[in-house]
Amino acid sequence: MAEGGPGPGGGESLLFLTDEQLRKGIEAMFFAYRGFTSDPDRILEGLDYGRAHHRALHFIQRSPGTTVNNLLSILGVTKQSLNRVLRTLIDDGLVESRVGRQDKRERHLYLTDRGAVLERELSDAQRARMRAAYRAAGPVAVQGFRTVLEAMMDPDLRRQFLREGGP
Amino acid sequence: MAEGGPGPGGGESLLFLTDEQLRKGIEAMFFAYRGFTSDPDRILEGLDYGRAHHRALHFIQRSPGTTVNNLLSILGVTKQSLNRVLRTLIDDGLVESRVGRQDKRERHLYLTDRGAVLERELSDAQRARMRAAYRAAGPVAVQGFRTVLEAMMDPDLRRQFLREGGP
DNA sequence: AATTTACGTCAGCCTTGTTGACTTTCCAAG
DNA sequence: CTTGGAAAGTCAACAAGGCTGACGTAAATT
Repeated sequence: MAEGGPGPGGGESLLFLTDEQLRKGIEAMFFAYRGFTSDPDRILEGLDYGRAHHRALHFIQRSPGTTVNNLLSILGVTKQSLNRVLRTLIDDGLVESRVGRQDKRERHLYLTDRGAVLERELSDAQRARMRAAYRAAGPVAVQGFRTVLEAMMDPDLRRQFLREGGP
Repeated sequence: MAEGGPGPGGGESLLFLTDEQLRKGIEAMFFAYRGFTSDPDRILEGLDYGRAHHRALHFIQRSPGTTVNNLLSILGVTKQSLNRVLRTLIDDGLVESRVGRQDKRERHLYLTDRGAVLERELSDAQRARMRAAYRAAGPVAVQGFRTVLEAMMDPDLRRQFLREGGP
């Protein structure tokens, strides 16, 4: 199966699955994730915020007006955990929480101007690294990168991930 | 999108670098890392150990006899943080710490039989997901995956990563 | 002999995750 | 209209796993 299209001859393609190859993949994932988070972390370090705040800002920016419950399932944390982060962002005037118009139980979340500024700064740093890596690796590698990452997600998340921004 | 082909004409290859493409890559990284850690986390959850213990076991398994300082620089944490983890593993008889023969200040770390058993269980779970993703994506994608991950690491780590288990 | 290195440890702090319990608000079904 | 339950918020307590700072010891290096 998955006899990967342009792949090499025949059985050789299975050599990718030695424990040693897999171990290197695992370690690459570990080290790369560190690089991936390091730039935003450095920026946050001065302020009173952490990685959790960055994540909240990111996903509110991505879909303005999202509800708390939405955010909860995307981030995969408890509402108490998210709430603590969200409260500081709201108190500090980076996020605005509007009561729902149809369903007034819901709170819709938006970035304020100041929130958008911080989010930009953080994501600019993260994108810069991503862009450099993409450029260095080339389009074909990027396609493979995305394909493997998607195959590594939990199925429910993958479905959601592929649905939005789809074809 | 997904300009796919091995070598698209000229300027098209830059279309990969839109903010939207980069954002999707960033989110893919976030979601995939969650999947990547979820299986070992689930196993650890019952025991008294966490992700930090898994990391220590992994790197001791990878290079038996490694010193504490070595481990420190690979994991990128403080010695106090590592020590807390290492102490429990040693006390519980999963890791053995031997005084260095040449340099008696150093401690060389080894997995005990029991330690090796747990490490196996954890890495089997993680490898299983990795293997499934690799199989689903195919050899070409795997190559690209590795290339982009390596380009995303901090330069020092990348050098070290590429040196060992090299060509 | 003095200094540096490697390691261990105590103490205290922070972030970010967890459970559990309780309240308020509000929609919707009976 | 009443009530059941979902969505949200809040309080409290706790744990993992980071961090800094300070101190001690043994061994190697200068």
